[in-house]
Amino acid sequence: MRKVVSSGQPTIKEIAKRLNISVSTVSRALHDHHSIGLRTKARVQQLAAELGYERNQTAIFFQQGKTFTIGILLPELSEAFFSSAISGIEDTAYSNNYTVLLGQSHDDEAREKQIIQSFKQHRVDGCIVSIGKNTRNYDHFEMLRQAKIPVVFFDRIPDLPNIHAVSCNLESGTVQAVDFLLKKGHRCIGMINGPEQLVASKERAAGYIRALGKHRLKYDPELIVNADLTAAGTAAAMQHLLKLKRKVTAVVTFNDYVAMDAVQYALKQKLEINKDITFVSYANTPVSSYTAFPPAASVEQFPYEQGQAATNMLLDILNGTLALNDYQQRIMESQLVLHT
Amino acid sequence: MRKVVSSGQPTIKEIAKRLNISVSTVSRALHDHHSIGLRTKARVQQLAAELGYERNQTAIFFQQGKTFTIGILLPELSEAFFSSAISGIEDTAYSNNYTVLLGQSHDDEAREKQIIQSFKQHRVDGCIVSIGKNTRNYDHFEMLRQAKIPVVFFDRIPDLPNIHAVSCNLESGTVQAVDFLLKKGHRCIGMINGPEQLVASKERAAGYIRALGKHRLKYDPELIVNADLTAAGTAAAMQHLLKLKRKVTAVVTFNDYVAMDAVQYALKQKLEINKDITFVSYANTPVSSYTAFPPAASVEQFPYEQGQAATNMLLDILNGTLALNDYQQRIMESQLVLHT
DNA sequence: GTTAACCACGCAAGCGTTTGCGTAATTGGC
DNA sequence: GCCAATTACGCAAACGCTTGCGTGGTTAAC
Repeated sequence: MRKVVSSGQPTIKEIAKRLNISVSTVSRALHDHHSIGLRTKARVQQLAAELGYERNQTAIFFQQGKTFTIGILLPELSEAFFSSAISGIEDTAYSNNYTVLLGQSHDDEAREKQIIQSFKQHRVDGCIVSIGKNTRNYDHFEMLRQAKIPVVFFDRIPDLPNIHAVSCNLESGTVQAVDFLLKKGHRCIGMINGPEQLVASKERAAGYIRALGKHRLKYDPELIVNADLTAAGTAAAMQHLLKLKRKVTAVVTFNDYVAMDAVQYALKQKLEINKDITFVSYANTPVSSYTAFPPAASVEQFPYEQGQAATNMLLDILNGTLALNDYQQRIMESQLVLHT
Repeated sequence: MRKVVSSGQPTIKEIAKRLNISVSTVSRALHDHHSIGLRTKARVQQLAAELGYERNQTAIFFQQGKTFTIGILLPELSEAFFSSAISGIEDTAYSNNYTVLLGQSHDDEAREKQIIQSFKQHRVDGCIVSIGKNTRNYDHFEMLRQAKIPVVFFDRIPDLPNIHAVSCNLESGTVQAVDFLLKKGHRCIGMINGPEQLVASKERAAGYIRALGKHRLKYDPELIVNADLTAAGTAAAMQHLLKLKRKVTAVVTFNDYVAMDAVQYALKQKLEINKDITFVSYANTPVSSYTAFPPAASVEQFPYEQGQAATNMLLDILNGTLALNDYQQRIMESQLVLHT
């Protein structure tokens, strides 16, 4: 047999040999099993300490068919919103003795599929995922379902039946945002929304429409424009809004980055921020308060807490507290925060 | 024997039984081994596809004593600098078929030690770590060294001999920064530095002193103050600098967050930014350009590229291209970027 | 004194995969 | 037609650990 490179790490076999007892006794002694004599336990535990013994987790993972690992797949790790979420996920996973495998899709569907594949091969116990902007096909998640690997979707959740999900109630947050603008006297409010297929976009639009309804105002579809979240797309959207006959005096933007791009565009058009035009956004950067022209208000989405909630839901499934097919959608409340 | 919950995943044993051949043949067929007949190969591969066979990585990890996993330990996942770095690390790990285990220390030494322990138990092939602000004891890294688990330190590197490390040449960047201020006519330049024991702090101080030396100016130790990077600490540091007899007209701050805190303090003292006082900082947030009072210039540290470089160095060690005891310090050039 | 209970430990299987070696059967060279 | 090389596969061990079951030996109960 090929002599595998021994990492030098002592094994229970080693301990057993040195103490002239069987490996099973060593194993049980280390687990404080009741059927092992106190003397033996002590001897084993002392020798283990001396040798610096450490259980080989890979062996246990393999033997138990469980890895105490969760895969987390996000579109972009460097975005503030997601990195806060990761922080929340890692914190609660850590305190439950789980570790975190990481992958970023860069909004690329093929890469998303590959990472899910890799997670599956790594036999993760479960996944937390926020899908990419361009993902249209959900076969990879169907695979996970068949493999009985639980998935909790989070923030960017796909439009699928029977899923576990944690997200923010953007509809109500949007209602608050539009309410705020209406109360400040704005009557022609534009919205730069995200890609149409995202639930997040649908919710924003729904909130917008509901807020108008509450105030018995009629809704003009021209005022909501779906953009692609790039600077160019935002500029195009702004151009569209500013060309309309009714003068747009306020804009709700999909997120802070879009807001900042929109502000740039408005400034180029010689518009005065907060006078000619007011912006309200959805918070996803911690430094927006330091920004030159911050949005007048923004809808806080609590990414850290969302990450915690998603992880807790996943852990509940893994513990058996929550049944795998008891699909839950945890919807957290968003909150409008004024900056002026 | 206890019947382990079969995940329903097909194994090579399954395939072997169905085809009436041995598992070794199946294994070799799936690896395209030359000693397997074409017909057999085809039959195996087809059945594997039909059954949706997927190798059990945990078994392979265990058997090979290698996990194709690297642990990455950072102080704070939600900080822009680190999340960019993660992005770089994940990208290059991914394209080399490695996956990433994540941990954040929150600058807590005990937690840092626990995470390293967990990484070790998970039998990661190597680690990339940026140490916490408060870490004084390096026993956990000594453990890794003894276990022959390679570690590449990155950005916040400990003051230890014989380590692999990737960092930015903050000294030269600082020279550029101070040069820039001197050329703009500033003669009394303060520096809000980080905790003394950090190499990053020492480099900044050294650069500051070297720049003054280049211009034949004498160095006043009062002008460099070590702070703890909190808002309160920064305020105290600013207070100290502004109380000095010689009027400080420019300040080099440890990072953008410190800069923003310092700006806040200066504003409270009714100072006019970029007139009464000018700030230069070290870039670690992508949105500093949107900030109301951005630093006049900042030293870019290229976190994404640093992450890539650290990962590449680690992979070189794992591949055997670079010897484990051939300690390398890769120092990347920082670059002063003007914002005005 | 017999039975039952319990204590302390060993045996061995099994998790899924890889791989060195052994061994038939086939082929080719002369 | 004989030996060697090649082809095509099987055997079994090994990775480290857990755990159901078996087995002596001691103690307690009636």
